[in-house]
Amino acid sequence: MGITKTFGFSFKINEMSDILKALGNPARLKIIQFLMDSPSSACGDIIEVLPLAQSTVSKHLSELKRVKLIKGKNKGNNIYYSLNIKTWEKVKDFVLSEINLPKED
Amino acid sequence: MGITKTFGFSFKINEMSDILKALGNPARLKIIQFLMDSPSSACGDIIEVLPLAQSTVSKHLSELKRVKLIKGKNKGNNIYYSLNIKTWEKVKDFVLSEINLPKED
DNA sequence: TTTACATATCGAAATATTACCATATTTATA
DNA sequence: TATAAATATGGTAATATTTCGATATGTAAA
Repeated sequence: MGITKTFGFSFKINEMSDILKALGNPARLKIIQFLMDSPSSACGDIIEVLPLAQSTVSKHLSELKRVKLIKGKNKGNNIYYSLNIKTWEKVKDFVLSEINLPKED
Repeated sequence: MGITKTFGFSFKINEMSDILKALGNPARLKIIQFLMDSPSSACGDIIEVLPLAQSTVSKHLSELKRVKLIKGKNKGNNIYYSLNIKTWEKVKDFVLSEINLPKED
């Protein structure tokens, strides 16, 4: 079908998997990594470091914005993107909260 | 196209995004969460907690196995799945390593 | 207000993903 | 070996994703 079932899962699971899905793409993950190193980068600078067409990058930025992993701010002729700390913290908390790691066998 | 470009991205980015993509699905994320709480669970028990057909769950388990987030061990008539700590640590390290968080503006 | 530049959106093609049912395979036990 | 139970695989339909080129939109400066 191609459609992901969300019924029957908790809000938290659905929300977090949506964010992780956004991170689960080389281009989008590289954008995130780039913004970690170069906070508040112009859209054009992001496009430059990716091996993709401008329109493709734009869509990836939209997707990251949709899940609130990044936010854009207009400044002159450009849009400067930066991470949305809150959402990144949410990811970090989720990954860290799962501490009941089973013993290796 | 539907095809994700991997050429032009580092191995680490491609590897990590592959893992995160696997996590980016409610069913698969719930499986991971379930295995955190109930380490080493029989496949049947996992199927029980998901609102999906057995064959669908089986495919999700395969995907998680493919990216080495889980591993299965035959025991009698069942297969017991557990987390692959190494891979989970890799995810944790990745998320935590990105510490150069930009200031909120 | 035109021009130039930066970014977003549209439209379309190729491929990927998710889901299900039906069936196959595997493994242990009778 | 036959049976039953557990899990995996094949086939297929519906939908989603990724990508690109072309074009639209927005924004600042001339």
